[in-house]
Amino acid sequence: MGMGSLHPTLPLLHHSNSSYPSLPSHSIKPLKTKTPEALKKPSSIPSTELVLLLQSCIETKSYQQGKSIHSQILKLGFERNRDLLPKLIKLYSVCGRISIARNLFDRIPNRNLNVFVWTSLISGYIENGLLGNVIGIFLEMLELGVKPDGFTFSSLLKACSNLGFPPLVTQLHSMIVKCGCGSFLSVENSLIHLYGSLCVDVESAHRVFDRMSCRDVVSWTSIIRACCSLEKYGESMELFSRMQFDEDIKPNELTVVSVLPACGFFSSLRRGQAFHAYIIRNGFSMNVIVGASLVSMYSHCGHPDDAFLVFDSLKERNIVLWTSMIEGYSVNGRFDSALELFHVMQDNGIEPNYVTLIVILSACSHGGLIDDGWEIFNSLRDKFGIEPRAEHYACVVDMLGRAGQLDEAEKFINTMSLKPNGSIFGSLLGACGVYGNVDLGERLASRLFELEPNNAANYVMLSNIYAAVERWDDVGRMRQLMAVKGLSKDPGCSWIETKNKVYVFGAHDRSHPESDNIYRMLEDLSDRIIKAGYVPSTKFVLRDVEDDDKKKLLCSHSERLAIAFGLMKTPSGVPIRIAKNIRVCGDCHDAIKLISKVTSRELIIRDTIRPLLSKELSSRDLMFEDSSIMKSRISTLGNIVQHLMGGYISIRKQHGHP
DNA sequence: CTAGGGTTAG
Repeated sequence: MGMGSLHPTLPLLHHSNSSYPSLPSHSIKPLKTKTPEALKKPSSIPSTELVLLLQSCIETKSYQQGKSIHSQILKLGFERNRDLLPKLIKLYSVCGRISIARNLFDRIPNRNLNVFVWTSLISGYIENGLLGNVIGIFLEMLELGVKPDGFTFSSLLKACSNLGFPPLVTQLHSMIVKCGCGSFLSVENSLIHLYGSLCVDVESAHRVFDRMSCRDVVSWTSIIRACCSLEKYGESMELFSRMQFDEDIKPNELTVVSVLPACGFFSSLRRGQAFHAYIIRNGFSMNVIVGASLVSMYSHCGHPDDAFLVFDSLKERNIVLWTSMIEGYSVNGRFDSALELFHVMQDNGIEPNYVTLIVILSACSHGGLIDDGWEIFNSLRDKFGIEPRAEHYACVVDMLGRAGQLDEAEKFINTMSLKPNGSIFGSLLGACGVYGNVDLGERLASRLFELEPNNAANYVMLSNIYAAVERWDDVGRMRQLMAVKGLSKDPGCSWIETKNKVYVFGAHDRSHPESDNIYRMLEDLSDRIIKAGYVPSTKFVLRDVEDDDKKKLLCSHSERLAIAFGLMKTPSGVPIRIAKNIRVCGDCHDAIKLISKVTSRELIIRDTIRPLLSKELSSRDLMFEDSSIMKSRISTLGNIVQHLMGGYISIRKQHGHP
């Protein structure tokens, strides 16, 4: 009974000579892999080493070696062995020979008794990208009365994420519960992941997470990711610390990558740097994935040069990394650098993907590089082989809108080959506000109200257009319409990070203990910028109040409170960095430029349209397990005057120096 | 036989 015919490069067998299934266990030489279960089932013991051999073939995807082991198995008469069969199925699957795997499976007698082989087959089909067969096999299995176990559901859920069909997740979930597999760790982890990423349903993800009796680092990473992808950044920060304080689980590389977008969103350089340090201290590999998330974090914190240092230090650069860096330049107002890098990337033999093209078109749009934008858009198909998507069209519409070419933009929408979606109309509606085009605005809005009847932003934008031309009756009508529909817009707020704390201000916020000083500072600034030529542009007030009151309202937009606070709390010469959840209004834009001038301070305002919910801004201390780096706190959001729509006017997105 | 990763217009 030799193993001589096996491939010579295979590890030498720790060979048990007792290949007779019926031999009593005491006559069998001890095996490294022996377990109490194995002793109870003597018939499985001689095959144990074959299982190990097969496993090594599976790991190295060695088809020829695997095949010779298979023939040994046949010679030894083990072809019905319950441990070997699934491994053989797996072997042929990973080697891309799914039909052999299927054949093997079909010849299994009584396969309805063995859920293991069914799961192997299912994961084999998934491995080979044959997702269409998976559900069919699963149904066949159920019909035969085979009861799926946790492993089966793990595999099926993996297929879900590739199939991209959200209802399947809910259906499987109920079946999982019925089958009693609801407490299987990898099933729960998959459900969190799928509810978060595929179903965009953070509540369901949380429900699964909260009910778990035992969570591991994957569970925490999954829920942190779910929160980030659904823009609940404050929550993901909080979860990150809870993971360590409540359950003493150490974050790994993927956990850190998952929480970095939150640092970027809060524009919290300190946190981002702390995570960067954590990555280095723990010796996590600096690969393209970690690199791209760091590049993105530094860029969103307003530090494109640090982003470039990370980018530059990486030897391997894939399309995502290049795209992150291009976007990094773009959001920081370095449009020429973005365009340059876009070309350098291609010179390096990397072809842009559709995301890269969204990013570069957006750069052209924000940078007013209309000729470049058109050139790129017109060569999407021929030069880059990219079928234009709605996002690409939206960038062009945005580009024309920002440049004031509203009629061209409308013409473009009417002639595009894709059915325009809400964001395409929405982008142009914003531009109508900037350029005071009520007619086009109304036309676009009416189509938008049909498409997205519950999107508050659309009502707000139309209302802003009316306000800009002082049609207060219409403004009131819009507000009423929103009230009837029960819609409200997220309140605007700005925040500044100093001395390890994040201070958040709402518009006209007086909740800060030093509020009086802040408002005194604002008055002083007002006087100084008026002397420097500032004329308040009251059309951004968007409410029908007396002119004097309008000026006051403008002065206390949240970003100005944050700037005043920053001027009070930081030494002169230190740049002040503010982030805002919604866009900076045109008047504040003018004022901020002058504040920068009269105070000789560099002011860096990062605005965004991403929504930020006020309740997210309460977070406990964020500390690392060695707690050497930081103790920071996000303070709670102060009172916000909800009905003021300050800051929702669409202006050119300002990054970098205002 | 099992789970989690980076870039995305308004």
